[in-house]
Amino acid sequence: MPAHESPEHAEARGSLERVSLEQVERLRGLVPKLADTPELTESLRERKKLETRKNLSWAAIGLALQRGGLEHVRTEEIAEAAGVSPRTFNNYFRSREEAIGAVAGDRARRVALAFADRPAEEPFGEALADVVVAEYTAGHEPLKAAVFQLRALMTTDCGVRPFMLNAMTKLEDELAPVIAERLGLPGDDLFPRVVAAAVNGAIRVATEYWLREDVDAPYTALLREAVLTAAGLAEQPPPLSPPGASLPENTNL
Amino acid sequence: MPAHESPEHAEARGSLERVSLEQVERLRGLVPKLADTPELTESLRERKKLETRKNLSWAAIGLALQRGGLEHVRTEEIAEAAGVSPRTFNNYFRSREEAIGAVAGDRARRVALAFADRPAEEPFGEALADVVVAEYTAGHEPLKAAVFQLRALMTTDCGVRPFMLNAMTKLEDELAPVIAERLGLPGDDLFPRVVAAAVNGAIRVATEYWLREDVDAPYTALLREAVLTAAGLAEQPPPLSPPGASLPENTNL
DNA sequence: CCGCAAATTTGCGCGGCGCGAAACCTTGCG
DNA sequence: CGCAAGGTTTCGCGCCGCGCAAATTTGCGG
Repeated sequence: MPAHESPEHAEARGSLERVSLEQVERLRGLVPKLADTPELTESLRERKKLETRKNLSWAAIGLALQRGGLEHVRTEEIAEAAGVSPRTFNNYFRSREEAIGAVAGDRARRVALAFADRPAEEPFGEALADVVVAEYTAGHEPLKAAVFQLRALMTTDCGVRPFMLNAMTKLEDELAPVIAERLGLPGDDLFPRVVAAAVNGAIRVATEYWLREDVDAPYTALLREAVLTAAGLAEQPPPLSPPGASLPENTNL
Repeated sequence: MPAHESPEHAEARGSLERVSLEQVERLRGLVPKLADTPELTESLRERKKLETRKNLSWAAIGLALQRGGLEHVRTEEIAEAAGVSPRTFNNYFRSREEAIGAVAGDRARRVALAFADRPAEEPFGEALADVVVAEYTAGHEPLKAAVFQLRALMTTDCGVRPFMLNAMTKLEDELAPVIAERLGLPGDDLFPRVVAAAVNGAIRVATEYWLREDVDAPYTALLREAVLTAAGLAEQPPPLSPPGASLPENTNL
């Protein structure tokens, strides 16, 4: 037996139950159509690009769930399932794992947009928790098993997890400015980013908690509680403001 | 032609400034010797394994900093620099990126241990901030440039970042139980994990903020402020206890 | 001090991935 | 209609991740 990794990594490969393709299709159907995000639906070109991008991501997800692990899926198969050439896959993503992470990034962005639309009078935590719960538990009842497997794939599979975490930080980039405005702070302040990061972490931790074998609490309740807690940060004022400077808005990663 | 020349090609990608090998060595010298963590120093075998593991990690870091990016380093070179065969590298790590992430995981663990040693009378946030600042800014003054480049490599490089984020979550696994005990909560509660995740995010966000071109605030101050803010969560009690309360003593992840 | 069993390293080889380069096709616009 | 810009595909190469089995090192009695 080779030296290999720490104790938990060996276990972390908790094999996924298989999920039918039809369930995956229905899951995918829950994500809002591109028409719902009108901003970048300009040219036909852009739309087709987003379309194949999403096709690739969901092809990867579907195959991974079917076969009980992304490591049993080759990029060639993902490309074929998405109806493009193998080379094209790598025009969009550097790896299979990144392709799966991308859908998490999209979800994060929707959360930020939805939160921005909430009326300012609403309590901060309540509004945020509502938005998060709505996004993360969409179609939860009819497809609970599939949602469970999908979350497990994204946050437990030790190959996917790093890219999942990476994609999730997009939530912070999107959410921090919204929080800053809502709190009347400068957009480049550190404080809103700390709050956004806490919320991001809360979502993840609640999900990991839900996935544990020895716990059975409803996902909705866990998410709500965790997000409410993290959002509590926004109530207390920042300890001090750092000497910051002008902000030329963010670069992507 | 195996041409891996391109000196300014790396620069064009917004990559890292070069750092001398000697600086890397001094940086490495700052991490506590394994004797300081007496728990797993049992057999000679274990010690040698940890030794080569660290050798591999730091070889990867050194080469990446020298060449302005991990993408210009081959695994074979890392192995050679660490004095093992190429095959052995993959006995320890699945990828170069994971090798670099490992040192962050170790650091996270040291933080949790140090925090556990703080007297319970100390204010929660102060104690935690002290520990974090001490760990993350060790040798900061004489080696500021090198520390900066190292942090940039780990949190900005889009190849390394996912694995960095993944390794950093180890802080939560280690810190959550300590927090739980300090707050007198059950070890498997969700609340301490939310707090730990917030702290983890705070450290990361402060570091990213420090790395920005348009900001110059001292790293120490940014870290302290962010951690203090996140630690504020521990002051307010959890909104409610999750319904899935009764749990067997489970461990990590 | 020795030898044996277990643990670790190493050499070898294979399948697949990531990506550069250039040709090919499609879209947008005058 | 035609051309420029941009996306897709084909091809090919270098390297990576890892299974396997032989070689080597370590730990432990005898």
